[in-house]
Amino acid sequence: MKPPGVAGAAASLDDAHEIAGLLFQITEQTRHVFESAARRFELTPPQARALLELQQPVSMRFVADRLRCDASNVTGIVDRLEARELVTRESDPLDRRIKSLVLTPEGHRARVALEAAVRSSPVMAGLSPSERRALLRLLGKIAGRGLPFDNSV
Amino acid sequence: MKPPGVAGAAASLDDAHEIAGLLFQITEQTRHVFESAARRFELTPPQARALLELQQPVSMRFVADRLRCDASNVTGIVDRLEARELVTRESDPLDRRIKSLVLTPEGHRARVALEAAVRSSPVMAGLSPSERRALLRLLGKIAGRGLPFDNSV
DNA sequence: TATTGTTATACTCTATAACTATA
DNA sequence: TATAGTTATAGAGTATAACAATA
Repeated sequence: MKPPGVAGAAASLDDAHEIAGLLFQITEQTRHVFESAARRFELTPPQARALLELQQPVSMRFVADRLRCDASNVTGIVDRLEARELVTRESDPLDRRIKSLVLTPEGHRARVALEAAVRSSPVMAGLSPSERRALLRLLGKIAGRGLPFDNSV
Repeated sequence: MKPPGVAGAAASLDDAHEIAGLLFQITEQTRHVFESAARRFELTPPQARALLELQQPVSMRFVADRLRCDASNVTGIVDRLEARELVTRESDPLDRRIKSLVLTPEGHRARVALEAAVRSSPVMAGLSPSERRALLRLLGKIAGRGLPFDNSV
């Protein structure tokens, strides 16, 4: 009933595969950290992700794109954030189809605290300063560019 | 928890902050890759995560612990995997409370293919071989140890 | 008494389709 | 016609509580 070593059989894989496995593992850790942080603010993960997008006022459509979900889902998610008075819907005077999502003062405080909690994940504790700089440089090379993937479907 | 050196402490903390942000960003990418891979096998993410745990026969309880969810949820998730004939529930002769989850031949094929798809994430394309080895070493240091977090609640 | 797994319940997330009001 | 947002619907994930069978 006990699983084998995590990285035990990885020696036969090439570096790219092994890195992918480690990233997946770290992703699981980070996901758990995020869910825990959201729960401390009594938010579900999608609600927390939406809140983090509201540094400036944005449209429902924008949030749906960022959360990679159908626009109809955002209606319910924002309904709940609005019921908790973290967010308000305001009409856009330039295009009356658009509803601009604006943080309340309480929503702003929650967003800042949530972001701090997410970013303070201690996943990289145990690295020396020079190792951190090296990691920073390497992560910077693989982050921030669009996924070379078919995102349709 | 306190960083050792005094001189480079501030820069090191900034690095930690920035690394946390990059890891979060890469996590989003990896999560999307995983969801896409699961969808290609017509699995939901929890179903795919459960399937990946079944390299050897394990109990419902084990899967619940790995998925970090209540045991009652696993009933439904395994119900659907069983309905698709990817998994069977078998009684454990040593402890008749336990149901051992065993992959069918089709389930085994799906698990292997899913794992290959997950591990072939091209997130690290663009790194040189020496950069990959460096990244591999650094990720290895931060992965694979339990989270220094309070997982309760 | 404690543990394994199930059922019942309620809430949330998700996609699809159909709808409105704007553009 | 196309876009922003909503509603209705259905399937799936999730936690809690209560329960039966077993240890």
